[in-house]
Amino acid sequence: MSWTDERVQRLKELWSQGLSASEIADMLGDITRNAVIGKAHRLGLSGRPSPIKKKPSRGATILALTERMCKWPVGDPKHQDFHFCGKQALPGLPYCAEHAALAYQPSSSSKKARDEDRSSGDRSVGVA
DNA sequence: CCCTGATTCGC
DNA sequence: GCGAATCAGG
Repeated sequence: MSWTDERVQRLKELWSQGLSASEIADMLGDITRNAVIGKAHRLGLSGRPSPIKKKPSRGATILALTERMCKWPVGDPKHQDFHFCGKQALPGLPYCAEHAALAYQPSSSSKKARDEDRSSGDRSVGVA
């Protein structure tokens, strides 16, 4: 599949819209995200106002998150220290693996529930 | 492990 | 020029 003018147009359009390479690749079809990025780079793109919060000097996007960003409030919402985890959120969950584990902890869990049950439930005096 | 974009290397 | 591979990072 060669890059036709239409495809390049679509690429640039979607890219500028903030879509991720994988998304664009998926839309165009028959192409991987690498191809999209590669073409984008050749076109002179790569520096689009993407949802990337930091400035990737080179090599890798420090926070390559767009949609699956971990939305875990860290610090204080009223303090400058307030920031989101930004890590890879689990598919389906708004948090990353770490915070998802924290958020989805098995409630308070009855750690003493069984203890109570045992003392009260086991009262056979010896009827039979 | 998942995903992100960037750069590099082979065809 | 194209695209896979690799790199780098949370």
